[in-house]
This record gives sequence, structure tokens and C-alpha cells, in this order.
Amino acid sequence: MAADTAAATALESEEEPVSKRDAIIAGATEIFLGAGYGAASMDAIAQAAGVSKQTVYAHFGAKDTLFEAIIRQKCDDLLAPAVTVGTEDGDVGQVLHDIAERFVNAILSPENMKLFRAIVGESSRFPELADAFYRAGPRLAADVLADYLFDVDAKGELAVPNPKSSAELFFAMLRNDLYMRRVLGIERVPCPNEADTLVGVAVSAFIAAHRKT
Amino acid sequence: MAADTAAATALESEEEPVSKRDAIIAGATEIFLGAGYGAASMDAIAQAAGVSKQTVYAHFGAKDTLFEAIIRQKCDDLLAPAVTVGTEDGDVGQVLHDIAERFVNAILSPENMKLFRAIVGESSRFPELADAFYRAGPRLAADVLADYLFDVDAKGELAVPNPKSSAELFFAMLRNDLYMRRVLGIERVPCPNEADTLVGVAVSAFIAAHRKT
DNA sequence: GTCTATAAAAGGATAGAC
DNA sequence: GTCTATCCTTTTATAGAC
Repeated sequence: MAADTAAATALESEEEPVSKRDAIIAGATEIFLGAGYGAASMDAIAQAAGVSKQTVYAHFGAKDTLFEAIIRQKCDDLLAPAVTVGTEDGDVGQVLHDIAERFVNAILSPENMKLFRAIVGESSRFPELADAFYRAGPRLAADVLADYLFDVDAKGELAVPNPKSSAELFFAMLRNDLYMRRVLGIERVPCPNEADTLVGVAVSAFIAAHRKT
Repeated sequence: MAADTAAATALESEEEPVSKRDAIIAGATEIFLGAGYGAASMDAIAQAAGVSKQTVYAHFGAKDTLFEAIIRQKCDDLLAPAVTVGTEDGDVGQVLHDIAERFVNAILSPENMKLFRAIVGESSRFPELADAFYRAGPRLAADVLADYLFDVDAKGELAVPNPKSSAELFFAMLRNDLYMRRVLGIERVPCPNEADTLVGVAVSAFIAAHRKT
């Protein structure tokens, strides 16, 4: 299978998916994230992939298996860039601002919105997926930031007696009203100005709340 | 119909729903909020209501109509207590603490969790419901708090140059990691200790960020 | 591995009697 | 208004040929 994929990669044009399997993944991702698990039909997925339905079943066995594969991959792909701290040296305010900007951009992206809605909507049927999302996203982000805040406290730049709690508070501040509107699908158009303002407000408030006495 | 309901109320025991219509509403609420729109079948709803399927259709016409009726009612019922300011006199810290406690209790309640998941999962199919939820919940709460914060600023108790922005930040702080875990269905057991801690952290940080210079 | 064709079941909605 | 019985579309999944 690996050899097949490699050969196809070399021969096919870049527009077309390299293999049937990749085509299925692409099609299933589009349909599942666009419509949700319940409203997505295997026919629609096969058609979006340009493949017969039986081919889909040959590769993934069943609908729920396919859904799990798609969602798990998306969790890893999408949330990874949001949780890196980047350059930890420099002014604390600047570092926090950078982290906040990347986090907000990541969680507000249309792809992440669709992923989150799909997971939340099926959290009772696929609890493991909800857990995977939480660990790859919010939990990891908070853990990474908590490590950084621990150092910040040690250096005496800010007073952070409880890094874990403060890290969670920081990201909560970033999941603001704009995030809520986007989760609910109310705000369609990307609004960079509001996102920038939001980041500034959150970072300022966070620093003010953790200033050394 | 009203007379029928009144008569039934007087005669029936308190355990049983007063009318067929109320029984349908109760059953549909249970099924829709428990399983989501897609996974809920009209058969299951009829069975949960103790009524034939045709009776359900006679009252509500179609599945989507029934869903809308259920969700809209739940939005009004559930979110109303969360958005009252209550006694606006007294220490600012105490008032904010009260508001925060009520808000957290409301949004973390199992009923609200189920409602939110159902709406988010079907936000593309029922955008009006997502909008109704937003206006009855997050938007209304922020508006009410913004009014209070405007007065607080005028009295000079805190520095709140932008009440709307600050109100949104306040509630964002309350939708913390615990809220995220509950939305994703990870945290099953109610954890009052963590909720109390969370409220304290948020209120302290908010006041510190808005202290007069 | 991939396709066409088909089975088998579930679910939304309706007909007609009472 | 309410029930039983039924229709018909959609959808998951499989059989069998190439």
C-alpha cells in the first residue's frame, strides 16, 4: 500500500488525489465536516471521492470507522500549530500576544469550527473522539502554556502562583463572544479586526491580573 | 384545547403529563436532547410520549417543526435565570460573584449542555435556532452585565471604559476548561468544588484587570 | 482493488377507521 | 383527536463480476 501510494504520487498530477484511499479520505472529510455524521451518507461520500461505494467499504469497513479515522486525523492536523509556544524568550507581553494570536487564528478557522461542531454533535455517540479532541487541543495548549507561565513566575516577571489555572483562564478569555458566534454559525465572514481587538483585551487583562504586587 | 388542558390538570396525577400535547413535548425533549436531531426518530419520540406517531404528526406536522418548537422553548426556559442581575446594590465583588455563580450553574447544568450540543450539531440545518440561542443566552447576559458595569464605572468603583467588551470577557472567563470538558461530554460528574474555584479565579482576575489606577 | 447491482432495514410521512 | 396499518424514500451494507 505504501509503495502504491508513492508510485501514484510520482505519476499523478498534483490536483488529483494520489490514491483511491486518499480520495476517500478527502471526500469523507468534506462531507462529514460539512454535514455532520448523521446527515452524511455513504453515497455522498463515495460521490465526493469519485469512487464507488463498495470501494469505501473495502477500505474502511463501516461508516463509524470511517468517521473515527477522519476525525482523529483532523484533530492532529488542525490543533498542532495552535499549541506551540514558539520563541519563549523576549518580553512576556509579546510572547503571550503571539501565543494568543496563533490560538485565536487556529480555533476560529472554518476547518476547526466544522471539526468542533461535528465532534460536539456526536459526543454521546463517539465519546472517545471528544476526548481525543480535548487532549490534542485545549488540554495540550493549556499544559504547554502552564509550563511557560511557571518559568515566567520563577523569573519574577509575573506572579503566577497557579500556572495550570492561569493557563486555562488565558485560553478561556480567548474563547470570547466572537468564538461563540462562530461556533453557532452566526458569524460567517472572517473579522480580523475584532479578533485582534479581542487578543489585545485578553492579554492586557491577563497581565493586569498577574502583575507582581 | 385550553379547557381540555385545564381539566386534565385537575384530574390527572402529577406524575403523568396533563395532555397529549404536553406528553409529546416532554417525550420529544427527552429524545431530541438525548440523541440529537439526526439520531432521534419519530418512532422513538412517539414511544417516549406514550402516544402514536400519527398523533405527533397531527400536533406538529413534521420532524423539523417539532424540533424547532422544542428547542425554542428550551432556550427560553433554561437561559432566563442566568441573565438576571439580581440585587445590583452592594459590594461590586459580591455582585459579580453572585452573577458568576448563577451563570456557571446555568451553563453547566446537564439540560443546558444537551441543549447546546443539539443546537451546535445542527447549526447548519437550523441557523435560526442557533441565533435564538445566542440572543437568549450569551448576548442577553452580556448586555445585562454591560449595563451594570456602565453604572459601576460611573460610580467610580471600577474602571470600565468599554462595558460591552468587559462583559463579554467576564463570561468568557467563566466558560473555562471545565465548561469545555462538559460540552465535550468528558466530565460526567458534577464538580461543585471546581466550579466554585473557577468563579473565584475569574472574579478576582476581572477585578484586578479593572481596578482604578 | 474496483465497479454495478441489489439486498435489507430504518425512518419520515400518510390513509382510513373510530 | 387518536390509533393501527401502510407507503415509499433514503441509507447502510453486501454479492458477485471483472
